Amino acid sequence: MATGRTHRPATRSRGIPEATVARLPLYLRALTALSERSVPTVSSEELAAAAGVNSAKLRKDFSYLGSYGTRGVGYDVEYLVYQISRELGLTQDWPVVIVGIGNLGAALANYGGFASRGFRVAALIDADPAMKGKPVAGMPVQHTDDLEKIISENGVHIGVIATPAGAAQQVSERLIAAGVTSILNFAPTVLSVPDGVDVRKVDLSIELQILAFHEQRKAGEEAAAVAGAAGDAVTPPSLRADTAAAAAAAAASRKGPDGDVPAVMPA
Amino acid sequence: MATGRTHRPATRSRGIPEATVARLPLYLRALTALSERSVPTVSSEELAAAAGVNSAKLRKDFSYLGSYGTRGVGYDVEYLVYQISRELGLTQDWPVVIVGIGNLGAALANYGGFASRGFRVAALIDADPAMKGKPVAGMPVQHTDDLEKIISENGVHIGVIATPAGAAQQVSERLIAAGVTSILNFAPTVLSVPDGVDVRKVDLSIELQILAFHEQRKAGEEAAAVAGAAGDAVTPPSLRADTAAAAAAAAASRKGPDGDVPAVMPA
DNA sequence: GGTTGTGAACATATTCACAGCA
DNA sequence: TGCTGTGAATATGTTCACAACC
Repeated sequence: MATGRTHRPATRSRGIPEATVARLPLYLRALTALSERSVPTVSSEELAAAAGVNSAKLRKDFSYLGSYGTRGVGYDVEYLVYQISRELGLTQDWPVVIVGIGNLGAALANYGGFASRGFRVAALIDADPAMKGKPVAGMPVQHTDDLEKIISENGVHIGVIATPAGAAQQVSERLIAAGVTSILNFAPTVLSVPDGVDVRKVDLSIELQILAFHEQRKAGEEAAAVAGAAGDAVTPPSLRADTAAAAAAAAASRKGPDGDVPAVMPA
Repeated sequence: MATGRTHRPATRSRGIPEATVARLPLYLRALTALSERSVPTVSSEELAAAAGVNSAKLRKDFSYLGSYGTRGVGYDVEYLVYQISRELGLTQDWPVVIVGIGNLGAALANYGGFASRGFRVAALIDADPAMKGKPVAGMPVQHTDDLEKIISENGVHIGVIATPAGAAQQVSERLIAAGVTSILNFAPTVLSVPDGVDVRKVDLSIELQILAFHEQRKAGEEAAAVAGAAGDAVTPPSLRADTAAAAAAAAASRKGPDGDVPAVMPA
C-alpha cells in the first residue's frame, strides 16, 4: 500500500479482503495443531501446506494483518495464533442460540467445534411444545415464545437457524428484532434481512449439486473421448424448441405430493 | 463471445465460471418454487430477487449457458429448470454414501434435500461395530469393512464424510481407492487428495468465525464513534510487545479439558 | 543462506450501460 | 416499449518474482 519508506503501513487494518478473512480460520486451525505439538515457529511454506493453500497466498493474507513474521526464520506459532484470534474476534466469547432442534439442530448443539473456539451455545430454541424442557446436548430446549427474552438476557448477537425452510424467514425477523446481527442459516431459503445484518448460508444440497456438476464433466470428458456426441454437450439452437416442448411435457407429468421432485426427462 | 453476426455462440459451453456454477443451484431452487406455483415465465429482475442476487449477475450467468430467454418477455420457467438441471447433471441420479453416522451423519441421512434433487443415499457407513445393522433414516448402517464393496457395487462416485477429524483422511483415501471422485467433507480437516478428485468442504465453526469477524467490526465501529481507542481497532507497532504479553496471560488462564486451547505467548 | 513482505502482472468476478430484438 | 444478452469498465482475488532483511 504505502510505497517504500514509511514503516507504519499507512492506514492499514481498514478492509481485510473477504477472501482473506475466510481463510483465517483455516490458518488458525493449522496453527493450533502446531501449537499443541509445541512447534515454536513455522515457515509460510509449511503452514500453507498444513492449511491446504499455497505459500504466496498465505504470505499475502498475513501481510494484510501486519508484519508478524521474521525474515529468514518464519512465524512464531503462539504469537500468530493470538493475532489471528484477535483479528477474528475470538478473544472474547460469543453466546449463540440455535433455533430449530431437529436432527440438524441437535447435531449442531452436540458439535464440539463450537465451544472449542470462543462460541458458547447459550440456548436451544424450538417451536414444538413437545420439545420444551427436553435435554439436548445437556441443555433443556426452550420454546420459541421466549426467544426475545433469551436473546436479550444473554446478549446474543449471533443466531443459528436450523429450522425447516418455511419457518426460517420469520425466525430471522424475530432474531433480528431482538438484537441479533449475524445469522448462520442452514435452512434452504434465501433470507431477506435489513442492511447491517450479516447472513452466511450453509446448504448441503447446493454443495452436492456443485460436485455433481464437476462429476458430470469428468464423465463427459471420458465419453467424449470415446464417442463423438454424448447428447450431453452443447445443445444447438435448433434443438431449442424440441427440448422446450419436452420440458413442458415433463413438467405436466410431475406434481408430486410436496412437489419438490422432478420426474421424466426428455430426449 | 462471438461478436455480432454468427448466431451459433462459437464453441461455448467450455468453461462455465465457478462462481456461476455455484449460483446455479440457487436459481434452480427459485425456479422450482415458481414452477410449483405454475408461474409460466419470469423476468431476470424477479428471479434475481427470489434467488437473492442482482439481475445483471443473473443474466450474465445465464448467458454462459446459452440464450434461453426472450427479450421483452423473460425466461420460460419450465425450460430453464430443465436446462439448469441438465447443466448441473441432475437429470441423472447420483448414488452417494455417507461415512460416519454420528449426530451429523444421521442428520444428513435424514435430510430430505438430498433425495429431492437427484441424489440417492445408497448406504450409511460407520466404523463402530455397535452401529452395524442399526436403522438410521430407514436404512441399516453398514460397517466400514465393507466400504469398498459398497462403493463399487453401487457405482458410487460421490462420498460424504461426516467422521471425526482424525478419521477423515484415511476414509477419503479408501473412498478414492474404491472409485469415488467427489467428496463433500464435513470433518474439520484439510484432506489431501490426488488430482482429479474434487473436494468441497463444509465447516460449521469456520462459518461462525467469519461471522464473528464481521460482528466484531460492527462493535468496533460503535465503540470507535464513542471513545477514541477501544483497544480493538488498529494496533500500532509500538503496542506489539504489550499485546503479546496480554495474550500470554489470557492463554495461561484458559485451559480447556480436551486442550484445544493454546497456551503461552512470546514477547 | 533462507524466508518474509509486497509491488506488478495476471486471472476471475461483478457491475454498468446499452444495442438488439420480441 | 420492455427485457435480454453482452461488450467494456471496474473490482476483487491470485500468483509471480524479487528486494529487503534476519
